[in-house]
Amino acid sequence: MITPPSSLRRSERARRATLQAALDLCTEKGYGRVTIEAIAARAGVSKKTIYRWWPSKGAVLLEAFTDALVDATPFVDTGDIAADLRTHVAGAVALLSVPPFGPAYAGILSELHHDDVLARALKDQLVDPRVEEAVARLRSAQDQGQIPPGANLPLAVEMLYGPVYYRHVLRKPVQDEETIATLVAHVLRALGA
Amino acid sequence: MITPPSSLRRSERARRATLQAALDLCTEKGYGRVTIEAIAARAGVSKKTIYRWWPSKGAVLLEAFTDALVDATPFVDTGDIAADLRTHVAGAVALLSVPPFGPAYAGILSELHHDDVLARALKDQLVDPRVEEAVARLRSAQDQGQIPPGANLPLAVEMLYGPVYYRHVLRKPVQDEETIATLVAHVLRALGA
Amino acid sequence: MITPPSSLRRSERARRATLQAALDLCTEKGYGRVTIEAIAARAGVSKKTIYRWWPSKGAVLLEAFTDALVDATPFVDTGDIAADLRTHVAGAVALLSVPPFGPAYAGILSELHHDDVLARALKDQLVDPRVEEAVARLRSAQDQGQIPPGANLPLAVEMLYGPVYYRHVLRKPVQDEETIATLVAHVLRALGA
Amino acid sequence: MITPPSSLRRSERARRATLQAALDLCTEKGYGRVTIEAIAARAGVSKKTIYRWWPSKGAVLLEAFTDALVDATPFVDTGDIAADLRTHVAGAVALLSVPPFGPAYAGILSELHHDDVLARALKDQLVDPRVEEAVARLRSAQDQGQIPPGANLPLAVEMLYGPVYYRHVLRKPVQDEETIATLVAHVLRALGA
DNA sequence: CGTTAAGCGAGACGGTACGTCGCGTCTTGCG
DNA sequence: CGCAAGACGCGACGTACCGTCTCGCTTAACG
Repeated sequence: MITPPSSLRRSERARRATLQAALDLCTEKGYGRVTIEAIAARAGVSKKTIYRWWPSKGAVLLEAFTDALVDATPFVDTGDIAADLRTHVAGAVALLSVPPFGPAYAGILSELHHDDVLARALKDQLVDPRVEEAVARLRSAQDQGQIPPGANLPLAVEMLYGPVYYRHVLRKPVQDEETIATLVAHVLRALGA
Repeated sequence: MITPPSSLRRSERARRATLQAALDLCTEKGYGRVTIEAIAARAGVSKKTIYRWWPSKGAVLLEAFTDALVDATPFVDTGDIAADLRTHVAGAVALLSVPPFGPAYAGILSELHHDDVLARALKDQLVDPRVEEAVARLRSAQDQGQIPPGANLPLAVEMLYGPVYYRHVLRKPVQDEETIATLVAHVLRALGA
Repeated sequence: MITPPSSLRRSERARRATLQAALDLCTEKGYGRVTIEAIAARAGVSKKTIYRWWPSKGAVLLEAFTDALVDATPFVDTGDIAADLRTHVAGAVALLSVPPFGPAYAGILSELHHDDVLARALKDQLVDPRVEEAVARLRSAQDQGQIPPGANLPLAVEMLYGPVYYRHVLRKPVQDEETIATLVAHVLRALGA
Repeated sequence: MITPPSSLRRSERARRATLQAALDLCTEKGYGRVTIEAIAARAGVSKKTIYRWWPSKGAVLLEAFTDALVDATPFVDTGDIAADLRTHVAGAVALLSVPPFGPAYAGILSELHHDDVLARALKDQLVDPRVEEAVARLRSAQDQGQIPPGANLPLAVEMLYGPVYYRHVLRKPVQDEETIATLVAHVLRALGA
């Protein structure tokens, strides 16, 4: 992902094996103990091949995480903005609750401050698109009169995701359904809904 | 900090030099490139001495960070809950905006998922006390009728801090004063104030 | 050389480019830093093509060296055995004194102990024929009465070439004309001439 | 050897284990298949430790070889120069005939052309001192009238050692006692003895 | 008021992983 | 089908830090 040099005759087998091995090792030993060396050995792939296609282990796991996330938390519009936000946040929370995705994502976040390439990739491939989707869903609710016209929608998204990130990085127990419902209700109320 | 063995004949010089060297290196190279080896060399201290008093580089930087944070963001009660929350969040945001504290804290957070000792220390020494203080301040406002009786105060704290952590770990530009004001207003409105 | 598989549709361009690139690299970086990879890149030839026609980089350079050596040190018979030996040894010494041939030959020698194929090729294509020629020339002198009948001619050849190899392998400065003359005189005297 | 940085608190155990492991591996797999990696593993020593004290595997084996050679081929003076030379050359030849010393020395020689440090070390520690000794023994014979006054003694040494090196690098079978005797006789006759 | 045990600097040590290089094999597509 | 291009599995390279371990030396506490 990030910056595939040519992709012309890349081995799909090697790619799949690498991503799977990375996730498996993340489950077994935790992100911090995953090494490129071990991924290569587990996947039956050479280190050179990994370095050819990914700049770091963070990039490998970001790709694996993204692949898994794509269809795990779709954005739907049932017409009920509160219900849809609950569904969406619950989906993200659920994904972060299970290995290897919770640890993997925490690990990726942990690299951001000393890996500009990874930070850029995360922003472009994961964060920005999803924020965009969330804002779009809120705007749709706004059009339907469920949210006042002048509401600060991006801030609302941060108020929704913020506590999720806060608890995830601080390793606090993940929110239950009821807390999520309360959170969504609070945010909507904060918007003046 | 964390677990000083005896402290009886501990060299204060070595302690100070270590913490300072750690912060300096964090400024110069970023948390990820700080190593115990480099801290020792910079501080003119032996690695053995560092390992005697701290279990990891994260612990060193947590102590340095805590020392610096203690008097940087006091909790005051002027009677105006909105103003007080703005002041408090602005203080935290300001601290996270400048090296070495922003990078240092991000680095510490990045270790939590594979360093239980550090996670515990952070929770006990930094996070819980400060959440406690914030909740206390909100309760005081509640007593004065500025916030409805049944409000979920801990969730409010998460809604305040959440976006700060969210932006910090994702390396988004830190909030300006106006955004902070809006955030505080939204949270208070969410509480029904 | 060594073992060309079929030669039916072999590209002469690729062969020449490979040998020339190998010699050039040998001059520029020294034998030890020549790699098949670099030869291929320099020659604009694929690695596969090199491996198709030569078993190792030593074999490539042996072929290049042999090609160059063929007409560089002819064996003549002027009737004066001392003069002819001087001419011959001086020719070999001169060739070993200049890049890329000196380094190339030293490099080839360095592979012999772990490359049986190359050792065999060197013996069959280079060493044995030349020793044969040298012995023949000595025998001719013997027939003319310049050397006693019972003399150990093969040992004489070794006493001639031995010091040349000795100095070449140990990287001692190559013999000058006078030393060569003395050497030849000593060897002839040793034979009882 | 070569250039020990400080030697202050060097582990003798690590040094011995390294040299022994290097020799053992040389016997088992041949010089070309000995790697620093394998020496370290075999010796129970870290690669760092090897690199701390030796610049290359050639240097390791040179030290091991030198240690072994020191007392294996002493230079004696029985008064009979021919006998002493025979003894001495036979000693060297014998040492080169058995693993790991033959292969080890061939391997060391093979590195000389692309390893200036090693070449220097070999010259200073091994070759020059031994040539010195040989010349000294010849000079002693000269003093006793066994060799004419004007004889070129250093050339004589090369004529003695030359064929040994010649056969060793070309992997020809090592000389037997009779050939050595003939060689010595020839060289002495060449000197005018 | 020594003595003595600690904390200390220095840095060697056995390890693990790094990211790179070159090997020799292979696959693909062009001429 | 030979060839260029170059991805691949493999394995060694030499380096960086890890956390542990002596070493002597200072230095403060207590006998």
